[in-house]
Amino acid sequence: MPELERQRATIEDVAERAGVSAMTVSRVINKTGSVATQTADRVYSAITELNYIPHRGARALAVQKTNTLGLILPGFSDVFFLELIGGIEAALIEKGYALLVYSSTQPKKQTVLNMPLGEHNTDGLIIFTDSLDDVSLRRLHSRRFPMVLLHHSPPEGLDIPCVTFENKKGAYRMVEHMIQQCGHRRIAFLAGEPGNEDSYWREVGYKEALATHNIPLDLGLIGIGAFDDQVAEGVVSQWIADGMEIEAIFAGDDVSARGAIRAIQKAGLSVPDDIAVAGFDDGLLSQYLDPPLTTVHAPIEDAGRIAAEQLLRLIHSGQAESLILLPTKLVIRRSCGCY
Amino acid sequence: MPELERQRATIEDVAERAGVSAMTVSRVINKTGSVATQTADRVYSAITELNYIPHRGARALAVQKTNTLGLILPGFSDVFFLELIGGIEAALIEKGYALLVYSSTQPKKQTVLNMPLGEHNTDGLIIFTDSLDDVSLRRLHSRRFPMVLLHHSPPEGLDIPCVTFENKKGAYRMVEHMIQQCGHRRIAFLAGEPGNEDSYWREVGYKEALATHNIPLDLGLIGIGAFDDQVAEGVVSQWIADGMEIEAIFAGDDVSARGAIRAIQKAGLSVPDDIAVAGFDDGLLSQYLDPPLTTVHAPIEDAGRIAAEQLLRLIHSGQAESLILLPTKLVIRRSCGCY
DNA sequence: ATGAAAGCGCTAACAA
DNA sequence: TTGTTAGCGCTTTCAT
Repeated sequence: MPELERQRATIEDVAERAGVSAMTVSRVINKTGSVATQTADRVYSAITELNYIPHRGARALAVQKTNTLGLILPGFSDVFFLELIGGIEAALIEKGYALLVYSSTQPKKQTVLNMPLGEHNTDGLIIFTDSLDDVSLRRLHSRRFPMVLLHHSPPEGLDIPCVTFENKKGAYRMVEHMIQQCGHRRIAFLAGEPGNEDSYWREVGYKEALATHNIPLDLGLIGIGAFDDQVAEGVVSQWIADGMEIEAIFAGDDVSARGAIRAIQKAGLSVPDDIAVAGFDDGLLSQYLDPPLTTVHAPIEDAGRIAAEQLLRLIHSGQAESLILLPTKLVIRRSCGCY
Repeated sequence: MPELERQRATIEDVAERAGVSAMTVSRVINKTGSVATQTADRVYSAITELNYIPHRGARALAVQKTNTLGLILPGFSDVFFLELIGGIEAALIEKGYALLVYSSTQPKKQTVLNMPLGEHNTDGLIIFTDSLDDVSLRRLHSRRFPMVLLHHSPPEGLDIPCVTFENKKGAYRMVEHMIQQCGHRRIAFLAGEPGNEDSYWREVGYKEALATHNIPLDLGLIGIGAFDDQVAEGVVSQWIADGMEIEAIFAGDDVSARGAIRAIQKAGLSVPDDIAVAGFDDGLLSQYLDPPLTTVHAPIEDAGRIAAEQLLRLIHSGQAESLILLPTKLVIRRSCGCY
């Protein structure tokens, strides 16, 4: 490894070159305190000549403020995140904050010890589902580090604000729609992975809707699609191969709905004529599917925006709503069979 | 604004509590140098009791190394980036690096002065297209800060490594396909915004293919779709309204191809029977379009992976290829009319 | 309008 | 095995 001669200019170098003190340079850069125009000009020249770039980390260390927020994601896999990030940025930019995104594909839960996002480059964090483990959450919280949770309630006893969807209600209404409008009764459910809170509440909504309409719960009709199209396709293919009697499938999310559709079509059956399908989220792709997907619209962009706003409030006033539930609404397209 | 009593434990606090020096704590945390097991235990206890989290910024300042790389994007708008990021992460994770992503939707070109990604939290940067202005690029380069450019050649005289697609060749072959296999001659081109390098070379490929096959170039057939579906839809709608004679449209990217398809269909015409369409990129959505889109497959995930590998090489050995061109290939689906 | 000294939280190099 | 000193690059007092 070659000896990297570090020769990057520091504030001292600039100061020397301009014949002033570091303090003056700092004042010029940050436009704080008054500096003679002449002096300022000399400083500016020195800066360009030396290609000086202020070291934001050192600044942050001194000021304890970064004007940037962080977002932690469990992988960038989904289109979902695009909208989420869009919402967050919309809220931040107007307040003069920047957003740094970190995703950890590797170990599902990231620990605070090897996370490149923290106090040094961030004034607060938005944390999606379970992308950070509870111990880390506790540590951060005990240091009063501002955080907002997205789609995940805080560990026991910690009052970390949380923003999520009205999952139960959305699922309930969708299943009710499938029963009342589309006339289905044998409706299967494709859950996410165990522990996924969104999935949990959607399943509760599903069960309650069945109960309300006097349809006995058949546990054989609940499979784990893991919010993944491959997995969902496998499960549904198996159901079909087993000759299970199914009129419709309510997928816990759009991605698994896509897998379900593919499985049905590969089996030579039709959606929705043979088996109807509905999803949850209303992601970007859903309207392009064939047939277009009936789904529960989740305002993911709003979720991002609101989480960001809450985090900002928390940073500035120390206060935020401890739980915000965002309303969902049904989007009826062709896959559910009543169109 | 409330007085935020900062009471977060520092390495000194931990040291005091454990009855050792800060240095010992540092050794325990980083597993560098030897520490008696007993002492280490006391340190660990102190750490948990105080909810101590090392300040990575301070560490970076001291060590001049972060083990994380940065990616700068011009907005998270496109599905495109999902694959790109996937490729980058794949390459980084196995080397023990993390990725931090920053996107600036606001001012199209970001300046180094207000960029939350830099020497303090990053060992090197991958910069997509023109998301960072030339002046910043020069400054960074003069400080020997490791960078790799994606889809953008460096400013005059700077030898910053660059990774991009074989745009010209891909476009050439697609247009040739449309001429030879699909039998089209009046082929329009939907360019990106002026200055977009990908678009530039794709246009060159388009023109060369026409020339090779003795089709006179009609500048009226070249419109600016801006790699945006709305814009592209507008342009194509106008063409149709004007009664322009068009057999096929080669869109500079998939997004504008989608816009073109919509415009054609809204005009009551058929793709590909009345007007054929082809795109470039082969993004995730392309296969779901109706009709499925014929397009030039660009290995975006590879681009990410290779850019990351180059950056790592640059960081460790100071060397990297100055230009890498990634091969593309045609994906023939139904929108071009020869299926 | 400008500068000096001290400190933000951490670690490298050198003792002991 | 452990501690001391100095310094990473910047900004905050407090002087002048």
